[in-house]
Amino acid sequence: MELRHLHYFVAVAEEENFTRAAARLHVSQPPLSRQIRDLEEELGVKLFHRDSKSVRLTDAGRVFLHEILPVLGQLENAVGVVRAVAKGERGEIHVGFAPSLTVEILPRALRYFEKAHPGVTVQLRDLSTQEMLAGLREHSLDVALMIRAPKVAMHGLIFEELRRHAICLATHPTHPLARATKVGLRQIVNERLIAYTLSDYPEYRQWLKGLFRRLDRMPTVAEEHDSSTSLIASVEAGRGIALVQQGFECLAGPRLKIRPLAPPPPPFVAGIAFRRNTLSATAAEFVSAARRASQVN
Amino acid sequence: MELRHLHYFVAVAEEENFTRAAARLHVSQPPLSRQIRDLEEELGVKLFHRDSKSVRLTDAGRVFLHEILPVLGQLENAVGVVRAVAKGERGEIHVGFAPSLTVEILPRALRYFEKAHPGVTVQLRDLSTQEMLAGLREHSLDVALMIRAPKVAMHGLIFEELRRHAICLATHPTHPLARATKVGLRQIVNERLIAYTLSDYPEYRQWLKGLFRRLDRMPTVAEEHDSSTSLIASVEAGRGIALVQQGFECLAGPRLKIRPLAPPPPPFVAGIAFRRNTLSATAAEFVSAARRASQVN
DNA sequence: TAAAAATACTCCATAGGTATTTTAT
DNA sequence: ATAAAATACCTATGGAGTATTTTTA
Repeated sequence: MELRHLHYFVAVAEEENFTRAAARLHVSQPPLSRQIRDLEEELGVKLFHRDSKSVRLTDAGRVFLHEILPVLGQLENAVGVVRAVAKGERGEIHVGFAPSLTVEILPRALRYFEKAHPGVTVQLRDLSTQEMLAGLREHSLDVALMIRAPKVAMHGLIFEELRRHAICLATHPTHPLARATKVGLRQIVNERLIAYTLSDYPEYRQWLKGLFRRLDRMPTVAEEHDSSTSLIASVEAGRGIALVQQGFECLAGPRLKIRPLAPPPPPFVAGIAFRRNTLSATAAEFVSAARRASQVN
Repeated sequence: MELRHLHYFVAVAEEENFTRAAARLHVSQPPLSRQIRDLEEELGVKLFHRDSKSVRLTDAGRVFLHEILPVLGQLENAVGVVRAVAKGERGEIHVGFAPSLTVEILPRALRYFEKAHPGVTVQLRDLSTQEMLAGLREHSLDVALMIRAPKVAMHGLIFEELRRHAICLATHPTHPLARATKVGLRQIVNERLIAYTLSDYPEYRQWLKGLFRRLDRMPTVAEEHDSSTSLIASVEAGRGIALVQQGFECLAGPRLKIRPLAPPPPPFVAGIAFRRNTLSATAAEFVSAARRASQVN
C-alpha cells in the first residue's frame, strides 16, 4: 500500500465515479480502476459497490475513508511543520552560556536572533565550559557562548572567536591598588586571589597559571567561587582581589573598582562553540546573530 | 512522496545507520540512500546529518519523525479496523422493522445475529413499510423486516419471503363471533373494521381491498390506527373488529379473542427487504439470521 | 442502447540490484 | 586503512497510457 492508493481511494469515494475521479487526479480511468482493485486486494476488503450506473462506498469503505482522511491531513501538516522548522520559522534552539563572560554579547545576540526567527524558542542554560562542551557533544546544546579553553579537546567542535576582553583587576574600592592608573602583574603576586572554581572553570585556571608563568611566583588562590555573584561579594568584603574581564563593571557596579592591567596580558577570548558537522540552519543563524552582536558598537 | 519514503525514513532514523536500516528493510543500501535523498529533495529539507562514521537526525528530521510516527500508527490501525468491519467483527447495521408484524422473527433473528457478530451494533428502527423502502433506497437502512407490498415498486430492492401468516379475526372477547370455530369473510362484511392507517400501511389496505374483491361489498373502515397498541385498545373497547395476522395473540394477550378465518384467505407474507447490489457482508449475515429465525420451531 | 467500469496490451519511469567510488576518521 | 555512504549503471517491476470489451440499467 502506498499513499497513491489512499489518495486515489479518497478521490473515488468523494466523486462516487471513477471517470471523474481520474480526471481530478490527472490520470486516465483504467489505471485508477486498477489501483483501487489492488488496494482492495491488499486489504482483502471490498471498498466500493460498483455497477455501471453508480459507485458507492461499502460500509467497510466508509469506515476506511473516515479513518484515512485525518491521517492524510496530519501527513500534510507534518510536511508543513518540517519545512517551517527547516526554514527557521519554527523550532527550538538550545544555547549554553557563561553568564559572567558573555554579559554584552548574549542579550544583543538574542535580540538579533529573535527579530529574524520569532517562531523559534531559545532555551538558555547557564553552564560551565565543561558542561557546555559535554552538552554540545551529546546534542543537548546547539551552540555555546564561552571563553576559549586553550588546552581542552575540541574534537568535532568549532570555536569561533567573537571578541577579546582585556584582563582587569577587581578590588574593593578602598584597596591600595584601586587608585593606581596602571597595575602590573608583579604588583599583585602577593595578594590573595579570589578565583572561579577549578572544577567548573578549568580554562580560567589554566589561563591564570599561564599568566604568571613568566614570573617566578603567582598569588595564592584564597577562595573559589562558582558564580560571579558570590565572587563579587567576596571581593567587596575585602577578602581578596580578582582578575576579571573588561566589561565586568556592568556586573559589579560601583561595589568594586576595576583597573586595567599594564602591560596588557593575553586577553580572554570570548566566542561561540558548535558542532562541526551537525549544525542546524537555525543554529547557524544564531551564530551569525552572535557575530553581529560582537561587532564593536 | 509515498509511504515507502516514510517507512525508510523511520528505519534510518531509528537505526542511525543506512546499512543496518537497509538490512532491516530487506533492501540494499544504495536504493535506501536514494529514497532518503529523494524524500529530502521533495521536502526541501535535510533530514539527516551524515558523515562516514555516523548518521543523525537534523532538528527538522527529529520533528518529522515525531510527526510521522503517529500517522503511520493510525494508518496501520485503519487497516485493522477496515478488515474487522469487512469480516463483520465490528461495525453497524441499520434494521427497519414493522413491530406488529415481526414479533416472532425479529427477536430470534437478533439473537442469532448477536451470537455470530457480537461486535456489530444493530440499530433498530420501528418504521412503516413506506419509510423502510425509502430508508433502503437512501442507504439509511441496510435491511428491513416487513410485509410484502404487492403493488409497490421495488426497483433495485429484493424482497425475500420469510414466513406466511394466516389472517385472523380479532374481536372483543364478548363479541358474538368470538365463539365461532370458523369465521367466513361474509360474516364480517357488516362489521365496523378497525384498520391501520392508509398513509403508513398502504400495503395492508391494498391487501384488505383485495380480500373482499370477490364479494360485492366490504366492511366499513370505522377507524384508522398507526400502531398495534392503539388498534388493540380500540378493539378491546368494542369499537369494532380487526383483521390481523396469526400470532397476534402474543401482542394482544387475553384482551382480544383471535379466531382463524375459513376458508383461509391469502396470508400476509412477512419477509426481509434489502438492496440488490450494495449489500454488506454483515447485512447479508443478518438476512441469513432472519432466515434461520423464520424456520418453524 | 448507452454510459461507465473492467480488461488487454504496451511503454517507460523508477525502485531495486551490483559494482565501484568517495569521504572522513 | 577502514568503514560507511554516495554514485554509476543496469534490470525489471509495475504504474500509466490507448484501445477494447464487458456490464447493467
